[in-house]
Amino acid sequence: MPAEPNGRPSPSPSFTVPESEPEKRRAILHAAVKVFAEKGYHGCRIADVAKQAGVAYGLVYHYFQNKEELLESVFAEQWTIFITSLRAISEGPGGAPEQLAGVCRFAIDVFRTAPAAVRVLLLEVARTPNAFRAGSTRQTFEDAVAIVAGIVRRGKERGEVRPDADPVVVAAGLLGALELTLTGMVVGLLGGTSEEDIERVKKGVVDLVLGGVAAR
Amino acid sequence: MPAEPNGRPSPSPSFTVPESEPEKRRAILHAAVKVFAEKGYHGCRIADVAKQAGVAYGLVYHYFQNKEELLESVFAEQWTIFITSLRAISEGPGGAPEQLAGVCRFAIDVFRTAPAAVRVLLLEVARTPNAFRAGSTRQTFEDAVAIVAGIVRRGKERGEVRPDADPVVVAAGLLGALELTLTGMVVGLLGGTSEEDIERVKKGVVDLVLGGVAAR
Amino acid sequence: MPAEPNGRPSPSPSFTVPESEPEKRRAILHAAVKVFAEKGYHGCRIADVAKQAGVAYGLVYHYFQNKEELLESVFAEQWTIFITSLRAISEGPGGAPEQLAGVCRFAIDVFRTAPAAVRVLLLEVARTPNAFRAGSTRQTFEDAVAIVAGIVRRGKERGEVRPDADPVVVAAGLLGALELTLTGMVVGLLGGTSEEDIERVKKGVVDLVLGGVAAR
Amino acid sequence: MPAEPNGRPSPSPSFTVPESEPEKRRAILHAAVKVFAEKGYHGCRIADVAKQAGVAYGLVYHYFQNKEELLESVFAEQWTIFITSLRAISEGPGGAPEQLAGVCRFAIDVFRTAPAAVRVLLLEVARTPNAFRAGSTRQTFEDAVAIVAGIVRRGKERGEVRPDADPVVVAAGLLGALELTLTGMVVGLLGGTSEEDIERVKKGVVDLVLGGVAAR
DNA sequence: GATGAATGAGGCTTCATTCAT
DNA sequence: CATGAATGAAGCCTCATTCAT
Repeated sequence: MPAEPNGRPSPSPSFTVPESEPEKRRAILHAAVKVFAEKGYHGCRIADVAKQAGVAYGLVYHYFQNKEELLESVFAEQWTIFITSLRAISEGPGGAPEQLAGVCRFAIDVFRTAPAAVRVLLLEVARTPNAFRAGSTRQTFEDAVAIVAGIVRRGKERGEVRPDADPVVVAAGLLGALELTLTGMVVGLLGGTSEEDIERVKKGVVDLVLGGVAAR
Repeated sequence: MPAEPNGRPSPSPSFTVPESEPEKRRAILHAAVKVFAEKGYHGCRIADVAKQAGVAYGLVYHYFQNKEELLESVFAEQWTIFITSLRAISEGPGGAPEQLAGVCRFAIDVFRTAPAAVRVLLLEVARTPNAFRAGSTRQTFEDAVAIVAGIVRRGKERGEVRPDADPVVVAAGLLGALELTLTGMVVGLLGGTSEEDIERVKKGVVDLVLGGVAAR
Repeated sequence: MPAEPNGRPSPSPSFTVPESEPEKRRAILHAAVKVFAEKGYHGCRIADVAKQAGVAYGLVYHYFQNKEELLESVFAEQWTIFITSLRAISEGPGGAPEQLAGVCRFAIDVFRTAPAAVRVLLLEVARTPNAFRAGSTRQTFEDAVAIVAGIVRRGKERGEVRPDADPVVVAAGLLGALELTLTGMVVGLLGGTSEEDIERVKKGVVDLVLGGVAAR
Repeated sequence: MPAEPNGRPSPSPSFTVPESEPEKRRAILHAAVKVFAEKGYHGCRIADVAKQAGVAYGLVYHYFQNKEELLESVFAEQWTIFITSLRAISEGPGGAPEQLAGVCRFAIDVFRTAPAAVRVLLLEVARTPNAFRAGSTRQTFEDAVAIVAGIVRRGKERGEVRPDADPVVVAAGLLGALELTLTGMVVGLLGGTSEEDIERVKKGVVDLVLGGVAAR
């Protein structure tokens, strides 16, 4: 978990965030997620973030070196949460089928809870051309693939997964299927975002990944 | 192949030159594919495209209204080729399993042939935030999903596909799996781009989509 | 003389500047001299220069990489003129005393003709902290010293100059004396800028350098 | 005149600590000298000064109205020392030749001792464009010229100096020669800063000012 | 058709200064 | 006295777009 060691002194009021970090820094980060999700990296202006966060323009630069670092932070944080949960699933109970289904369910549930955050991850991460695939972004993307691949590998060892499946390819495929499916929902291609629709999509993806499309 | 790709009102007065498209216009389009692929839409400047095409600055604006239209044209062209082929597959011989496998093979083969073009589609299409998903881009994306969904639907009718599969979800999932897999290759996550690697990935995706991961 | 090889095509109308250079580029350079002289490097904004030159903001960046390059160009040009004249004097007729006197007269005359340009050289060149003393600025400054030092050296060889005089020190001293004297005039410390005042100062500097202050 | 350098209204209530000046105020002043010397007035940020002084950001503003006042204070202090010494020389023993030589020696010795401080004076004082030549800076500069001019004037009365020498012009010339010579040393144009080099330069300047370059 | 000079709004970033603690 | 978070005006630079030739 983050717990950045910048020794920022807890300003006291809230204790919602343990390793307390300046309230306004958090506000900026939150605002960035939202604005970013709405307008994308290039469409989002620092001014928008500041306004959304209710802070002065310059304060953004007090906490972040520049626009890129701000957005890297957003990514890092979002992915960190996602990765942490993936890891929890992979280390939790159940066989590969259950865990993979869990991954799908989790991803889609997150989307239901915080669509903006998901949108950020989906629309920008790992697709941004070379320049941005720099630091943490790339790393965390690989982490996600690695974790899922791990689930598959162990499934093979236990005979739960087809022996000829390539773990990494399956992992990438699974995440890709999830992603485009979610994108489809974001975009409105797969129906709305009603409970029912979401449930239907969730089932569809899980079935696809586990059982494939072929009739038995 | 695209009999008459995008309905440009042939600006030339006579019919003497049938498929007449100014040589330089084509050069610009080609250049745009390359530059977009390398730097992304926002990262590339009109000047870059012009230079790459070996053409004067202003000429780009002679042939295209503005940057966005240029982008749209690039997409339209690329997608047109892709969509046309998808359609050919879907209208061709074979049942759903064969056709879906064909889609996967085709997509990956295209990538082997013209990685730059694929990269453009992958990195920009359908991920560009709302504002840009304007015209044809969105449309062609939906077309692709629709065609694949059609394959699935007909497969269900013939009993080749599990009756509870949701065609659209499956289609989105398939394309997503393809996409992230390709991205993984672009990025170097799934090994290099040797014949062997590509073959392995191709098989992996086809198996995943058709049979799922679960051991029978 | 400059004659930059950017192959700029002579725009035709005037033929005042042989190795013709875009009229507006020149306008910008002129404007920069003026604004620069008035406000100094840091006080001068690109917007001021553009306005003064009667061109659009962006055009400045069409001709110059950035602010620093613009001002380097101003320096280079001014110094080039100055250096060229110094060299002419040093290669011209007369002994060291006459030539040194010539240098003083020339410098002060230039000031009378183009005080703004002189002000630029005086107030900024060679005094600007490390960062700026970069490229040409530093070089041309050294050139000036070298040329004057050359005059002194040859004077020694011909016995016109005290045999124990250190050419470089004398050169630096001479230019320094000139400079602060001119600064004094710029600033108003040495009286106004009437013909008479200038004549008086000119004589004073020449006498100081040639004969020193000591009564014979 | 500067009996009490810069009229700071001693903020401390009692007289118990005579020349009481807060330790940190002094630290800031010292730091400012160094930072100004390194980066120049415009190139240095208040933050730099604070950091160099090992003091909190805002404290600078506790002791000085603003950046300009800080600069003025630095100058005032440095010049005060310089002016005081000049005055001591001018009021001390010896004729004009000895005193002028003394001025040169003193200036160069100071440089040897505290090059940073000298650099500040050289690179900023009296060259800052009109806007800044405001308060004390300008004044002290004029003071220096006046004192040296005084030495020359009295020399003329005693017949030690050529009767046609203009005191103010000579003074400006002398200081200018000194200045550019020192700059040359700072910049590395006149050799290094070894004892020997300094000695050579010192002699060169004294000879130039007293005897001129012409062979007798 | 073709060229590239010219335009100018928009956005990022810096940094002096203020203020609450 | 000290601290450093907060503010926001100011300026540099980019780059899509226009236009005269």
